[in-house]
Amino acid sequence: MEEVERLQHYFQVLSDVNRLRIIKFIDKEKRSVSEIVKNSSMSQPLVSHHLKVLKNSHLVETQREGPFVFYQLTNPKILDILGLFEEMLPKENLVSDFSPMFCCPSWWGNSN
Amino acid sequence: MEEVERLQHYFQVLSDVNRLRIIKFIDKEKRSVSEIVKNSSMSQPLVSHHLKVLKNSHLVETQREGPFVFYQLTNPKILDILGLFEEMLPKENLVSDFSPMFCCPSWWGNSN
DNA sequence: TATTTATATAAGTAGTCATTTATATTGATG
DNA sequence: CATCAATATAAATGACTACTTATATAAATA
Repeated sequence: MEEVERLQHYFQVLSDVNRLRIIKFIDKEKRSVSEIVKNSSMSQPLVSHHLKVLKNSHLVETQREGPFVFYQLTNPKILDILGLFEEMLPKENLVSDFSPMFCCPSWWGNSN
Repeated sequence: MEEVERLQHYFQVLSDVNRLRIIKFIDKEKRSVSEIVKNSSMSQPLVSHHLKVLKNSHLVETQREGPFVFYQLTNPKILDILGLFEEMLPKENLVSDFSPMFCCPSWWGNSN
């Protein structure tokens, strides 16, 4: 697998608010699935799904204790990376996602 | 817009090999669309599409010179961020994208 | 002004992924 | 062993987006 594809993969894994929230909630702790569910507005199966995605990418690891499964960050440095991103990425208003919001035709005088 | 949503947005923008390759090709230079097309295996409209996504997120900015439009990185620090990511992210084999590859049922003895 | 080159936009399509709903598995305990 | 609580999986669906093909715009030049 090419380096740029690995990058792409991880960006994709991280490009989901729910997964980001889970990562930030787990933080440096060990959190059971039910804790994560309670903390979030997601259904339990949805949380499990996202945890699986994170685990498949080795961003979290698990530890069973009786009926509970605890998740923790494989490498808490991921939190620093997120922090870096928040700092360094442009803070200008985003043109509505991928499809820009309606605007007049270009000959009206905007800069496109 | 919540901070975590901004994060998500940028991760999504970066979660595409073609866009990553464009960013890395532009590097610290000014590159015309046609240069980028030649350097890649993409069609011209596809390149334009990706450039628009990058521009909408203020990751690149443009400069017209006659018939040419030159794109450059708004902030070359993005290159450092990508470098950091490559270094810091886990290098274990990824379980095939989001859907894990076939494996035996769990009672066969694997660790799920 | 007609033509050519460089770039952007539009519409359509296929594939992917987040989410929901329903069900299965696993471990503990009565 | 039956039941309950915790978690995982499966199937179905809707939304989104990368990509293609076709066309439009914009600048330069004949």
